[in-house]
Amino acid sequence: MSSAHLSIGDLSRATGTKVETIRFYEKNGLLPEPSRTQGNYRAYEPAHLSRLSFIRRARDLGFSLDQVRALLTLSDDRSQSCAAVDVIARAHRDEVERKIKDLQSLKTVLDQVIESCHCNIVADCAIIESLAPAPQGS
Amino acid sequence: MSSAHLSIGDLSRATGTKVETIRFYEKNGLLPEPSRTQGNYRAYEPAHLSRLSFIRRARDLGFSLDQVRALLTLSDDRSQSCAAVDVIARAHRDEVERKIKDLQSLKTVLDQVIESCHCNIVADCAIIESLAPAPQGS
DNA sequence: TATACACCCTGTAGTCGCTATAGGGTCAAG
DNA sequence: CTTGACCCTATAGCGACTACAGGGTGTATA
Repeated sequence: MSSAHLSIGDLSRATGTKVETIRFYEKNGLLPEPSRTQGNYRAYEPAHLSRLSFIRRARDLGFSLDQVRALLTLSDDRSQSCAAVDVIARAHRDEVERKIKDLQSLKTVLDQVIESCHCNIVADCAIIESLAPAPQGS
Repeated sequence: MSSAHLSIGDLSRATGTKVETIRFYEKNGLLPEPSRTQGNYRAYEPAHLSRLSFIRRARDLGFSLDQVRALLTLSDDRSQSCAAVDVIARAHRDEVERKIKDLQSLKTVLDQVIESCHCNIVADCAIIESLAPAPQGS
């Protein structure tokens, strides 16, 4: 009987997670429902804190909630092969890599567009012009 | 002359925008309401097509709908100073730049995490371990 | 004892930018 | 006269929260 229970506010402060977000994780099956006090307050065990920290760390690394759920399930079954973990991590890294490339080519275009503007009024603005389609008015 | 009306499907095909998205833009004030046919079909002018193209191009460049709205308003008042356009474009570019940097440092961490895994079972998995930080007292 | 205040509860709706349905109406061709 | 493509409105869903509204609980102080 460990009696050092934590309130939702304690978890919030300990992990930098908003209280509403913690309840959201519970409702969405990432964090198991804790026991309750007489006044119906959530009373967490240290294990909950560990799990929430895990979730936050994975979220910080950009894993989706679905991916976090999968990682949690895998980490719960510690005898399982590590390969599935690797697959999730690599898929996520590839996704991040793709996003970086996309944003880099986007930035190149934005740089060009911004660079091209030497005008004073919107009528001559190269930025606006680059957004407007060539007037193929027939 | 300009009485060749376009259906919503025409606009959709011409710009690669889903029909629902076009209606969404109308409901959200980006695309003005067109006139209607006797059968209550939307009947667009070429000006609508230009405006939708503008929206799509700006969206492709990652501008938010709020930013697109602002750009459209500016481009409508062609005597205005170009400075406001520049501000929006630069703000967006800065945002993109920031996202690239964030993702790059994220990828560095992911690379390290993935690299560190040489194990077979989850119990020893460095990826999982790196997500579950040592429980900090406080 | 009262009461002020921080904290907690549930439930619902809002954010962004669409996308996907449900349940119909319109219109031209065969 | 029916098929089928197209169109209409209205509503709900996505992800990952965030922000209320409208209450209850717990404790320190006047």
